[in-house]
Amino acid sequence: MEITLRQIRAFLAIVQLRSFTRAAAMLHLSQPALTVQIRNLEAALGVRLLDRDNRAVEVTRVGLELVPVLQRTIGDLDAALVDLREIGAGRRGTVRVAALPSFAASLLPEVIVTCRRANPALAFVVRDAIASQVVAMVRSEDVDLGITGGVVADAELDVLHETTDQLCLVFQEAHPIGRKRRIGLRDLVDLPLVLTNPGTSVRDVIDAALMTIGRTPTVACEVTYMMSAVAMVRAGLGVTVLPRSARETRVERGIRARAIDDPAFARPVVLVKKKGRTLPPASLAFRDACIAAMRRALRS
Amino acid sequence: MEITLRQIRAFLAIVQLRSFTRAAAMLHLSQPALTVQIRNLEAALGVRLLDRDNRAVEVTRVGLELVPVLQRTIGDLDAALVDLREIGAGRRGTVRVAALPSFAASLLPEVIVTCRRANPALAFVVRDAIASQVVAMVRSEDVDLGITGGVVADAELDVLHETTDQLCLVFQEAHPIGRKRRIGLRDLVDLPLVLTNPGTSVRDVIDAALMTIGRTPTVACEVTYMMSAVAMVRAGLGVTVLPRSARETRVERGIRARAIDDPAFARPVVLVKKKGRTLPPASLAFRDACIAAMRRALRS
DNA sequence: GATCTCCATAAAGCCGCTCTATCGCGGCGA
DNA sequence: TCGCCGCGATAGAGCGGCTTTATGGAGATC
Repeated sequence: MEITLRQIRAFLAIVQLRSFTRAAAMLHLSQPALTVQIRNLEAALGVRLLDRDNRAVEVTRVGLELVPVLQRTIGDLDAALVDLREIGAGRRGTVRVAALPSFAASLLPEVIVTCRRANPALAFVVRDAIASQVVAMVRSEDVDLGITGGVVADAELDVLHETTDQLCLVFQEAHPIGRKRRIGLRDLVDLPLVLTNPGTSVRDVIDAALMTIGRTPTVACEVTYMMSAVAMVRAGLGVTVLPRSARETRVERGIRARAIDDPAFARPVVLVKKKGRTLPPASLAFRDACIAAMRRALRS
Repeated sequence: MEITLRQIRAFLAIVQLRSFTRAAAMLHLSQPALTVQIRNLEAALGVRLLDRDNRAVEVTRVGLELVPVLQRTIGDLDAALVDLREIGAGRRGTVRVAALPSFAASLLPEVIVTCRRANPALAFVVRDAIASQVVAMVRSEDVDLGITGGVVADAELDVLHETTDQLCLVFQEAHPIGRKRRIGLRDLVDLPLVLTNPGTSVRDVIDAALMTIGRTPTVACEVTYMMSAVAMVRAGLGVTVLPRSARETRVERGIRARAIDDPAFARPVVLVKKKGRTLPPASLAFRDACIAAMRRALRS
């Protein structure tokens, strides 16, 4: 016969209450059930644990040695399982997400605040990186979720949500282009551009868009961070193109941002996870909040 | 649904082997049984623990957190239960015994040596004390077994074995009484006696025996320890009466011991335990060895 | 494209647990 | 001293769940 948790719990209850009858009541069992449980436990262990007669229950010396061990063990186990249920309910746990810097600085903060308001015990790990690294981190399971741009055609990834991020031309307030009614692809030709490095998702979109009309961008300056690009623009070095979601298009003084009215200037944005992996419960709520925020921020 | 040890063991086996099929083989179960076990465990916890598809099993991030906790807990539990089985088999544990000093110095050493030869991991606690204290320690369960003299008529004690210890007259080699063919009760009258204190079992026997012929002992000296009594005898202070089992009657030079040929000079010896209490397994073997030794040493 | 592997599912059978009913025994009150 | 009460043990019936066999389906391999 194998030992079961039920038997152990029964034993501990009887030791605590010094009575089969009372322990049975506490465990919502009949008294004969407990008798059988203890009999089976003793048989399985080959040791008498309780000396019982018609009026009293006493713990054997051997049983007494076992009690603290069992109490500690069962206590640890129960504590771990309670913790786990918390995690399972999404009330605790860590959300790991990789995102392009533009999203890490715009979309994510509000989503995280929303989630933490609902479940203050949640922890978040945000890895901001360029598109290829975001995909790599999702694939290697360093993170559970990834928010990245471009078209993801990876058999190892699931696309949970897909939307587009309109690109904006960012220029000095005084720049003549601000007077045009609409800004199109051809307006960018020959305009000195401050661009992010090749390989970033925005740069890829721009290069591809200009390629469709047989042109290449006129690069005034290449920078790594959008923040730097904006500073260049403000200094009068040229204009730049940034995603509408980017925080930099909103908070900077002396510059303006206008959507580029061309379907090619919409950057795909996807929320991805690794195919075949279950999201931790905490990440489920985060995912939903992300999708909601993406709808709100990028479609409006 | 309640969590069971079987489910936990199944989970750990699958995690270890990364395969339901192989884990099933290891646990001597069919593979569907494991599938159901894991399904029930996950349902009970409300968390997905294993990501499994048609070719691979991966532990969920949540499951991975649980693994070390479960391993430690189950390991502790199993270790405790293995220990307990050792104790149950009488291979480990502590034997607690109270005994009159005469037995603690004569009978017990050989019994303990015998037991330890069979099970070297056994530990022994010997409390040597006078009869009333031996009984008290058994009643209060300070010890599991007691070896004492006199008649025990205590409803709270079980007599496991009963025998008698012949009393001997101990005298100087040159003492005239050594020339008698047999030594009887009346030979003790008027003989200066070195006696142990009133209340000890041997003294009680002597007093009671002389009382039957209306006499009281002629006390040359009262001592506490038998060893002292023997020393007094050797110094020529008188003769003394010691149980035949006592070590002192054998090892001392210059003195002799002769049985007293009178039924009153047989001290009852009993092996007792507390009624209603189960002896620890280790004590069972000890009890049997004691009984065997008592037969050998006292009846022969 | 056939086969093999591996996990999931379905249905049946069996084992064990629990429950109700009852007994036995010791304590306690009248 | 007798009878009641309390408590644990036992017996037998019923039910639930676990396990097993058989089978399905999807992906990998050759």
